[in-house]
Amino acid sequence: MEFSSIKGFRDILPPETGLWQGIEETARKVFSSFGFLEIRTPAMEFTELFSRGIGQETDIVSKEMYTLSDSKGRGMALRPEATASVVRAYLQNGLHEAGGVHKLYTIGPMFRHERPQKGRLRQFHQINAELLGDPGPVSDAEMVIMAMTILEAIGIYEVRLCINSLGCVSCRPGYRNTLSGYLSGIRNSLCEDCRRRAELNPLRVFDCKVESCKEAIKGAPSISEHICRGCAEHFDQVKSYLDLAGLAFTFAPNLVRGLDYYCKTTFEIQTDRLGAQNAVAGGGRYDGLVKMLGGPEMPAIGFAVGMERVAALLEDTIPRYSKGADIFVAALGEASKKRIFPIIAALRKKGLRVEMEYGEKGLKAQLKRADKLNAGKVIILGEDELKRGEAIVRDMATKAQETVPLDRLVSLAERH
RNA sequence: GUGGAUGUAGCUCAGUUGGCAGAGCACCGGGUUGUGGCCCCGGUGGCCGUGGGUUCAAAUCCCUCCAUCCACCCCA
Repeated sequence: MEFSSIKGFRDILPPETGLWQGIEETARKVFSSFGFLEIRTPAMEFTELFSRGIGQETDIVSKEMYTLSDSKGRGMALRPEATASVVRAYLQNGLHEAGGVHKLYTIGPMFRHERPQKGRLRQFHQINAELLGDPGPVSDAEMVIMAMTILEAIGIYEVRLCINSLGCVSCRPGYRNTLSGYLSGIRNSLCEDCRRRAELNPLRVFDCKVESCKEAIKGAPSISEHICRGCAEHFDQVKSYLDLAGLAFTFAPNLVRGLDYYCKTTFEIQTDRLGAQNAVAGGGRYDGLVKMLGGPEMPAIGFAVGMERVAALLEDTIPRYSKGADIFVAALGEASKKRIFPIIAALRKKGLRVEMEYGEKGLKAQLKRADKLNAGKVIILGEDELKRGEAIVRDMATKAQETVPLDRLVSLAERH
């Protein structure tokens, strides 16, 4: 084979595309019920937008972006996530000037240059929601509830909702220092990765999978005991609204998300069925981001659902057979084919799914195909029928056949 | 970037101590000259991932590269 797709980029074929259409359609309905409207932003932005928004030291920015330069030497990058783009569009189009709360969603491909594995592609797709202009905590709960509602509506139930609070600008730096101090004290019992984490983003040490590290950090100061009164109250409120919605959740003090801009509420929806990639959806509050990208002080919160991961959880629900044609046209011979061709067009105008044999095949072969296509009715037009100006209409389920004048076929046709 | 596994028909996979390339499904045709599903019979379809090496002989043994998958890292 001369050409193949790029590593980590894949084709989505029928019937899987049917599943994807269903996922998108369902998500749009849920968004609509929460009053979220769609925004579509470009797949490429100036690199600076991401490096400033997501964080220079994050893996996403430091080693996973697809970058190139334009003819003037400006760095551009395929978007590795949606939030920075949405915030940029929000500011550029003056939505913040209009005031009020903006509730936006977007669905589309993201790009990260990572080594592919189960549930992880280089081009992957996210369903993304952003709520800008409200400080919470009710909006925090709304977002979590909406994410769970989408998954449930799609048909995914075996998931775990984990939530945490990372604190805000006034309390997180203090905690970070406290934690750093603790970690340097136990540095010798930490794995190599964690020593690196201790420098870059000490909070990440909490979700290390190495047993010795888990043991070593048991005595570490916890976030929940160090967040400020405001953050603690905010978090309590979020939890109480989740309770009111009847949502079961797990408080996960180790849940530390990788993007720099998160603060206060963070959450992740996890499954055990996707190998090492257990996050189906994740998100959190990012009150500082709008300002960081040149806008006003503006609270916001968002989340993303991984479409490949959702699709993977649903792959055994992919229908094996299409819904079926309404009518299959079996015309025998060229004269019959020409006589029936305009009639086929008229039947389709009525909204019917009409299929036909393109080549020259015997009746047996054509009926076989009609069967494969799960056709409801077959219109049979042979030379004898053609001479009489009639066609045979066969009901595939009952095998009943009737003779119908050709000029009445369209008016008699109905959806089966 | 690091580690492990796997590459044979459109798909899922067999292939023995190295000895003619296989099955099931799918597709096409026949059994029925113009009537589907089930059944029966037949057929199409392969650079055995790539390039080298060993050998009388390689899908099989050795090496190279490539691809895919899984895991680490990180994330949706």
